[in-house]
Amino acid sequence: MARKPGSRSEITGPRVRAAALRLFARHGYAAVSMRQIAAEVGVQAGALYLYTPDKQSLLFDLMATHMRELLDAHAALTHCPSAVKRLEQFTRFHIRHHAARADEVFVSYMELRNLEPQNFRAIESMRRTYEDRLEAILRHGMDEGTLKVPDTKLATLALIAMLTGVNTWYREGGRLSLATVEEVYWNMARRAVGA
Amino acid sequence: MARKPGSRSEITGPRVRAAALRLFARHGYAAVSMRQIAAEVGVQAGALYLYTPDKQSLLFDLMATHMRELLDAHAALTHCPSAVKRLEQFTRFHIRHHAARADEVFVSYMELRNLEPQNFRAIESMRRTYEDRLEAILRHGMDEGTLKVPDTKLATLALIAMLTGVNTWYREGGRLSLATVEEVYWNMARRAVGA
DNA sequence: GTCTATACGATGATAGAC
DNA sequence: GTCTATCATCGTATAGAC
Repeated sequence: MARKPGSRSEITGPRVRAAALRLFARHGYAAVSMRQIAAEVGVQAGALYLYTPDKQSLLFDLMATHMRELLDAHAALTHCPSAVKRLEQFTRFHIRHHAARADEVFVSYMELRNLEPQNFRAIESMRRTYEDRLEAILRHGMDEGTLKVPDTKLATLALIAMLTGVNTWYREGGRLSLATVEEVYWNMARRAVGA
Repeated sequence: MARKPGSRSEITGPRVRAAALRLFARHGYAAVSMRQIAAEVGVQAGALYLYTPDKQSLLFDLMATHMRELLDAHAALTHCPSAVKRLEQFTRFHIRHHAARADEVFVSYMELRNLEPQNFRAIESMRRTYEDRLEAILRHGMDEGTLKVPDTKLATLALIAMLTGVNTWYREGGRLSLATVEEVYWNMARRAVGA
C-alpha cells in the first residue's frame, strides 16, 4: 500500500465525498463499508475520520449539499411573469439539473430511510421547499386562468414524479439528446396541466 | 423466550415473508439482519433457514411474487376495444393495485440493486413486460388516431413514473379517497397523451 | 420444527506510533 | 495526515440436541 507522505488535506476531503457518493449510489448506504470507501480513495479506514465524524454525517452531507445546490440553482433562474413560461422553465431546469447529477439524485431519494430523524427532517424540509415553488407556479396559473388542474398539490407531485422519472432511464449518449427529452416532457407536462 | 413446541410449518413460512417484507420496506434489505427478521417472527435466526435457502432468495421471492401478481391481475382485466378506454382502465388499475401493496412496490423498486445479476434480470424482464403492455395501448391509440404522443416509449415511462409516484404520498384515510386520486390522475394522464 | 451454540469474517470507530 | 493495531459487536449461515 503506497504511502502518501505529503499533504492532501484539501484534496482528500472532496475525494472521500466523491467515493462515498459513487458507492452509496451503486450499492446503497447500508451495504457500503467505511473500508470500501477508504479503498476507493486510497487511504486506510481510520483516515476517513479526519474528514467526517461518522458514516451518517457523510450521507447527510451529500444529501444536504445536493438539496442546497438544487434550491440555489433554481432560485438563480430569471423570473418570468407568465405562469406557463415559468412552468416551462421549471420543467426544463428540473430535467437538465437532475440529469447532470444522477448519483446525487439517486442517493437523495433512495437513502431517505437511512437518515437519522433529525437529518431526515432537514432534508424533507428542503425537498418540500422545492415542491412548494412548483405548486406556487401552478396556483399562479390557475389565478391567471392559463392553467387548469383539479388539485394543485396533486399536480405538483404528479409532475415532479414524472420529471424525476427521467433519471431512471436517461443516459448520456443514448437514443435521445437531452434537448429532445426536455421537449417531449415539456409537451406532456404542458398538456397534463391544461396549458 | 417462549418455546413453540408444536408445529407451525404452514404458518411460519408466510410469517417469515411478511416480516421480511415489512422490515425490508422500512429499513432496506442491506440494513436488515436475519436476526431481526427472526425476532419479528418470534423464532431464532437459525430457524429461518427452514423456509429460505438464504437472505437473497427471500428478497427475490418477495419481488418475483409481487411482479407475477401484478402481471396476472392486469391480464385478468376485461379487454376493451378502444385505446382510450384501455388507457383509462390501465391508469385506474395501476393506481388501485399499487396503493394496496405499498411495501411490495417500495421493495420491488428500491432493492433492485441488491439483487444478484440473475435475479435482477428475471425481475427486470417482468417489469419490462408490464411496460410493454402500456406501450401497446399507446401505439394502438396512435394508430386509431385517438392518442397523440411524440414518442410512445417515453410516454410509457413518463406515465408509469407519474402513476407510481402516487405511492410516495398516498395513505389510506388521508385527505383524498382513492377514487378521487384515480379521477385526478386519469384526468392528467388523459390530457398528457392528447386524448 | 425449533432450539442452542458456534464458526468465522466484517463492521464502525478509536488509540497511539510516525 | 496517515498508518497499524485493536475493540466490541454484529453479520450470515451451519451443526447437532431435543
